[in-house]
Amino acid sequence: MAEIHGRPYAMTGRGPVLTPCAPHDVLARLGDKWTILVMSLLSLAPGNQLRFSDLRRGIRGISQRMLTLTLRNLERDGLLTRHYFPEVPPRVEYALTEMGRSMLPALEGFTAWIRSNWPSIEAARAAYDSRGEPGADGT
Amino acid sequence: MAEIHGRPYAMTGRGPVLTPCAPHDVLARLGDKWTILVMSLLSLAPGNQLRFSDLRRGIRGISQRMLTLTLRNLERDGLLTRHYFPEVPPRVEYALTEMGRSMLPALEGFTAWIRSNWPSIEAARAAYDSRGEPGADGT
DNA sequence: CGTCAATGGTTACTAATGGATACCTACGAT
DNA sequence: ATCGTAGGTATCCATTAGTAACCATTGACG
Repeated sequence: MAEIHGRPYAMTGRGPVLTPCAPHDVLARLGDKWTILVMSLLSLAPGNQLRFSDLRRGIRGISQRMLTLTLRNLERDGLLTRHYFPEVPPRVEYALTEMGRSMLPALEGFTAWIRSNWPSIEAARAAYDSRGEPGADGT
Repeated sequence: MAEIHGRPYAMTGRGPVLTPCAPHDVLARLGDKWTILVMSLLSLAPGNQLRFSDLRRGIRGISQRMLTLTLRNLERDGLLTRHYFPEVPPRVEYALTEMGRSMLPALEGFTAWIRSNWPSIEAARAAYDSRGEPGADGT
C-alpha cells in the first residue's frame, strides 16, 4: 500500500485520506515560538551544551517560565538531557542527545529552503494583502 | 559575522543571542494542525492539484472552516494558487505553485528523519512520563 | 545582624490564539 | 423541497503564551 509520511493511506473512490500523524506532532513542537531557537543555540555551543542562564541570555525575550517549559518538552522527547549539579548556587547543564544532534542536518536542510525562499514568501504575502480580499465569488 | 538560520548573531561575553526569525515563522505554519496534511495531499495528487471537496474528503476530521483558513494562509504565502470557476455548482481548484513544489524535497528530508526517529521519541516520552517527572505542561 | 544578588526554578493569573459547532448565502439540477 | 458546491459568520470552549510574583540556598557586603 502507498504511504504518506510513513503511514499507509487507504484509497477511496477519490483519493488518499490523511489523518494527523507523527510529522505533525514533531513540526508542531518545532513550530512553537521558542523550540527552534533553543535547538539552534545548543547546536552552536561547544559540546552542544549550555547552562540554563546561558540559554536565557542567548534567546532574546524568552521568559524563565517559557524556557523551562521548552526545555522540559525537549527533554521529554529525548532531544536533550538535563544535568543538575547541587552546588551553590545550583547549576544545570542542558546538552543535545545523539538523537538531538542527528536532527540538525535535516533541520538545516529545511531552514536552507526557507532562507532561499523567504523573500518570495514575503513578496507573496505583500501582494496578497495588497490585493484585498480573495473573494469567493471573484468580486 | 557568524550566522544562524541566515541571520547574523552578535557575540556577547557568553555566546550568541538569537531572536525569532523566518524559520520559526514557516515552521509555525507547517506546525499548525492541518497545513502539512494539505501540502501532503496536494503532493500526491496528479498535477499537484485538487478541488476543495477532494481536500475536505481527503483529510479526516478537518472542518470546512479550518480547510478554508488553511488554504487561505498557504495561498497568501505563495505556496498554492486558487482558481475559481464560476460554474454551477461552483468549482475551485487548488494547485501547488513552483515554490510549493520546491518545498517538498526539504519537507520530505525532514519527515524522513522523523520517521526513523519516531519510535525513539515515543520511547523517550513514555520513559519520561513513567519516571513521574514534572509535567511539561506545568501541571 | 540584615539585606542583597545569583542560581533555577514554581505558582497563580490573564491575554491571545486555535479549533469546533452551528447556521447562513446563492444557484441549478433532480 | 432538497441536495451539492464553496464558502462566510457567529459563538463558544480549550489550549497556549506570557507576566508577575514567589521560593530556597548561600556568600558577599555593610
